[in-house]
Amino acid sequence: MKRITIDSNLSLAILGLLAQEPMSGYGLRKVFLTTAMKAWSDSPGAIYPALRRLRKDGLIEGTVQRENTLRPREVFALTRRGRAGLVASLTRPVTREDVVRRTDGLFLRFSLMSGLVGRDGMLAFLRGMEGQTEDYLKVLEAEFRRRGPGLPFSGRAALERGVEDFRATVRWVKKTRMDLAKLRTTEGE
Amino acid sequence: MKRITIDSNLSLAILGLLAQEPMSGYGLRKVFLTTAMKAWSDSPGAIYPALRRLRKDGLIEGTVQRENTLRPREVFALTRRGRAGLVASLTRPVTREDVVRRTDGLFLRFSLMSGLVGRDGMLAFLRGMEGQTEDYLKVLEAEFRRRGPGLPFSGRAALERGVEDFRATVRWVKKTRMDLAKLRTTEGE
DNA sequence: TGCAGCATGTAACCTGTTACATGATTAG
DNA sequence: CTAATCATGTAACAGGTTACATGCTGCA
Repeated sequence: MKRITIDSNLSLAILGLLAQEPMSGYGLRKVFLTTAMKAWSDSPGAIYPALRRLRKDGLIEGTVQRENTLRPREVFALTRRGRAGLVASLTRPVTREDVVRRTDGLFLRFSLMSGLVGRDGMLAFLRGMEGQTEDYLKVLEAEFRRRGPGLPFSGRAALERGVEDFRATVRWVKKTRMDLAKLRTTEGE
Repeated sequence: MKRITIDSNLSLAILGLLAQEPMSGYGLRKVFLTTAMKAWSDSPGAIYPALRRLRKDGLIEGTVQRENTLRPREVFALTRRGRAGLVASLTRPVTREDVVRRTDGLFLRFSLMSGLVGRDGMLAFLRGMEGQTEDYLKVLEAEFRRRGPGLPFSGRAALERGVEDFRATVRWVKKTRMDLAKLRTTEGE
């Protein structure tokens, strides 16, 4: 059986939500629409195809509610394989690319960890995230020192915000690691 | 002539860079690869098709350097239409959707403004951004107060970071507006 | 002469967007 | 009964990723 990794943030978010509670496609849409996960697509043209893909890969299975009607209602839940794939995707080592181009993917991954990944796994993830972010921050800061003074106003201001954003991420990671270390081992798992 | 608006961040970034200085496709790749614009794609499979689209729409034109060879080198520059379209795309009103789903697009837009958009245009943009961000921040904060306490550790921590991020954006906008107001009118235009 | 880096591109594929379509259920 | 909302979907399209292919140029 080949290794499973979930490619897109949307699929990851769907799997993560279904891990917490089985839901229909419409239920997922409502979550994306009404909660803080608004950053992800609530469009049926994204969700239903994604669900079909996940089912095809054996990561989820649906039980049809209202059989024999023309408009069945289908509730999806993770399979064992789906849970394993989700956990594997969440705990994958944090790369430079993750930090530079998929920052929100990183926060999404962490947000889904409780209940699926133990405290050690979360700490390892945060350590990786901290290291990669600090490395990249150094690069950005060096660039800001070198090229910043020559940049026009708006470019410099935007770059400054970018640098500050990575600094804030580092602060968040450090704080979250501390909070997590203080937690009783079982809590949040 | 129909109104031009640039759809994707990559196209916007390309137009913005070409507005500063004509460049070849490879030149653009190098910028994406070696500067703070690493968040955008440096892959030829994205850049060259985008350049062809922009040329097809009459927004840029290329002058071939090494004619008669099998491997010509082409330097692209904005057309008048391209500059107009770029300015229109940069100064488009800031929407809620921009804030929630296209935050980096907003910073990209602002970063490209100097030299193309006057101080009043920049201030209008920042005012719009501030209003929309504050509105959404209120929504997020309310959600955090309501649902935060019940969330598992990692979900709560990630949501907290999200809220803090929008707060930081508001602070940045306020500061940048002040800095901009202090600037001599001509500077940074 | 050969290799590294400059420079341009294509093809297959995947995912998401927009817009449309349609049936089922429930509150007034 | 009817309108709103629940609920599921499709089709056309746009855009990006990955992997591959190829020629040119300067230098050791």
